[in-house]
Amino acid sequence: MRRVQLYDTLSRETRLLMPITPPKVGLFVCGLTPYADAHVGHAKVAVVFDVVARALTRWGYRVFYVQNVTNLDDRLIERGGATSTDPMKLADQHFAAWRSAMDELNVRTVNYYPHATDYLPEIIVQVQQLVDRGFAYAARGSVYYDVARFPKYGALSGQKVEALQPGARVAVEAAKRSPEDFVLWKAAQPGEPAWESPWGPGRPGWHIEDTAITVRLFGPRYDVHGGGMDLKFPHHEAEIAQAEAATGESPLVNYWMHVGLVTMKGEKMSKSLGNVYGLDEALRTHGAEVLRFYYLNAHYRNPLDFAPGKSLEEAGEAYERLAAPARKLAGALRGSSSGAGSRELPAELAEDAVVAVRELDELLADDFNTREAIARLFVWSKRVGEWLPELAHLSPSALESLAAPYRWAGAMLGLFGPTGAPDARDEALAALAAAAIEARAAARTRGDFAEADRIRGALARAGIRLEDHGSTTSWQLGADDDAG
RNA sequence: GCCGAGGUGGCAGAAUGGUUAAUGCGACAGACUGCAGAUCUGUUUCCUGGGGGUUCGAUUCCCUCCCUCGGCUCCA
Repeated sequence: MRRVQLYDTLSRETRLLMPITPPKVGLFVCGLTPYADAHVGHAKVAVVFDVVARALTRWGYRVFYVQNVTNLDDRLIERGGATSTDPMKLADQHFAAWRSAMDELNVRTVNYYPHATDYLPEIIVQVQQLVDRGFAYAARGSVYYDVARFPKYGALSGQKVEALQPGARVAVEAAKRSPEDFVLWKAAQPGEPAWESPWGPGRPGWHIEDTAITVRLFGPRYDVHGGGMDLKFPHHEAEIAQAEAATGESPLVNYWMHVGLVTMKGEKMSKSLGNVYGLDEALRTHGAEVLRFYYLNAHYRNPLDFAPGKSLEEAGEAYERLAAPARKLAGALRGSSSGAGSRELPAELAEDAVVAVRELDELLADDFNTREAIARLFVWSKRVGEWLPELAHLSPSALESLAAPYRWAGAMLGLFGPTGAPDARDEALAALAAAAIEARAAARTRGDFAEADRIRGALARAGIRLEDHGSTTSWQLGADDDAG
């Protein structure tokens, strides 16, 4: 297992990752409340932790990655009421859309998406534990957490309870003893989905599902908890208070990872502000890889300002500088089995490929510095660029060396498309392309440029784009697709 | 008010107590090319919010001020 440094919000320092039971790593990330279409802010968190899970797995850890789904809350009830839809059905619909967006984004590391309403027994047990231990009180059919009983409340976010401004944004509920108390169990209003409980019919409060789920799946303590910066307070604070009080064990989480928010013109992207850019639209107009690249081209902890019509366009230009050589190498490797060149790289360059991959690993293991890793990939691409004209003459092992950093990025960052082995169709295509390139070269040699351009045009219409490099010609698929 | 995160070139966005502050985008010039594209080379001089302090040396550490954003019980 590689040594990994992680920044932990609670201790405010970067520390070596020491799993509770190596090589296992329990990773819990706060997921969506799927009451509306997801936007590009939500997907950043998903991509960041996808990279975390990919990297840890590749470094020898056994990651159990859980992302919860809050499929019942006030907003869902409100939305459902407005559209005469069952709130949980509404959640299911949006969650299905989220899953398909995740597939498209190449986010496949989440092992389990528990839904809040599937954990009602665990939730009720945990609320009861908190009542029994004196950390919670029932009032008017609801149950509230008594924050005064938990002195550590505020440690994660640095808040002092007495300095909070009650009701700064959300009205204080009358049944609370103190404004900072938060609801564990909400008494049902007429017509709302409700479950029987020792306190009467009701439903879970916002924070309780996470700790009910993690105690069940991971036990009283686990390794890494992630989420957006905006969840630090009160949500994660409440999780600590709930779990540590209910189980009597501490700390709930060893490493808190908080992702910088996506903003627009400096302001947080959120549905309530109305300044959202839809995930669907981003995927449709720029594709999943460009979006992934955009997120990873900055440090995950920093805010990322999104400018519609600009950010993804620029990211697309930059990404192409990496993707193009990666694609050409992949194409050359596909073709190489049917007729390989024999030229080798200078020993120094081949060695540098090994060094580059090692350094990429080191950068990523330093609190997931994807931006710095991408900078190294650009540097590598510059060196690869010098060899592009020679691609057709290079040996398979030389091609593998040049491709190694891109393969690394494929595995770790989820970029550059599939990296599977070539199949029979790839080889047939490569042979056809080679024949066409040969015919065109002959036409060019005898000065018949009309014929040369006819061949190039015909291939382009079939989605095969040719590029001349001095005396050689390379080809690639779908590079100038007109979808965008 | 309190807590937290930020402020780096035309733009995006890293890093570090120490030679020219990464990388990319954009712009400009050149090389290569039948054309196109791609690629390469060079340029883009004065870029670390203001002011103090510590230090031989600060963008980095400390103090202070300013600005922006997030949170203060809906939030990725």
